[in-house]
Amino acid sequence: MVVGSTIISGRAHPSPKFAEASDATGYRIRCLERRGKYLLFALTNSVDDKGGYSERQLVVHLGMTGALYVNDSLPDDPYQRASWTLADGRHLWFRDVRRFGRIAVVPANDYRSLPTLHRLGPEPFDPALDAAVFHSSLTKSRRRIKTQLLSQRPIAGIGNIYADEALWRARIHPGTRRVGLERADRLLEHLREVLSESLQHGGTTLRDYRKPDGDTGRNQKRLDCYGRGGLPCRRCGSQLVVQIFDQRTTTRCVICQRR
DNA sequence: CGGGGTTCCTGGCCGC
DNA sequence: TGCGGCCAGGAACCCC
Repeated sequence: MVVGSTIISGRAHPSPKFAEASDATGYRIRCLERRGKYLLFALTNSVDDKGGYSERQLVVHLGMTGALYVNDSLPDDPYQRASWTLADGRHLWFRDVRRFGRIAVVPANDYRSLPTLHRLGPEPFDPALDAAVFHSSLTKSRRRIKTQLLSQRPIAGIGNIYADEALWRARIHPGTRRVGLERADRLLEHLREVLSESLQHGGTTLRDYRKPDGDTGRNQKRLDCYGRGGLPCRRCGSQLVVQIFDQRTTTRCVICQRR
């Protein structure tokens, strides 16, 4: 647990994706929360003796292969992209083989430098998110339904796997550009189902993802659609096809998910 | 501003 | 066995 600790120094890989990590130096970690795929460390810093202080946020996106660790001594690891030394001597560090992750230090709640976080949609289990809200959000754009899901705007946290799974369950063609209220309702329901089932099974490990205890998830064995291109649809038996939509690999059933 | 396309990065896998 | 080539994936970024 690093909440309450003060960062006394920071080092980062020179890539602009990580270089801001050292801007957290001198700040105390006040709390840690998650929004969508972003980890947000609230930071405070006493700047004068009259009680003045400044607030920032350390934002970490793990990307595909990223992970955070806390250790008593800093390991020598070629994939270490950033590290922060804490006042109690421990080290928080970020390992990311493929460098798809991202680190930013921003003024508190000012996400203008991170457009996706800036315009991030509601959390999937937010009770205020109902079919009407979801539908009206989807209606604001004419992009393909799958592209909209991946944009993080209608709902926070949906990636390629869960988008394919939920669209398959809801029997919606990923290239659909307009959905009615009824289909939006169905999609929302299936998105929530797909996410909660995956969480129940420890998440989806394709290659790198690990739970905090180091174990892999088990949800990858339960996928119905993603990664099953060429195999028979579990519902109707016809072949699942792989197609690229907006540069993203997409698997769908030709029969169940017609336009 | 919205939408579409490009780019980053590297281990693993495929085929020769 | 070795090696070149290709692929995957999230979001910033660039351009119209």
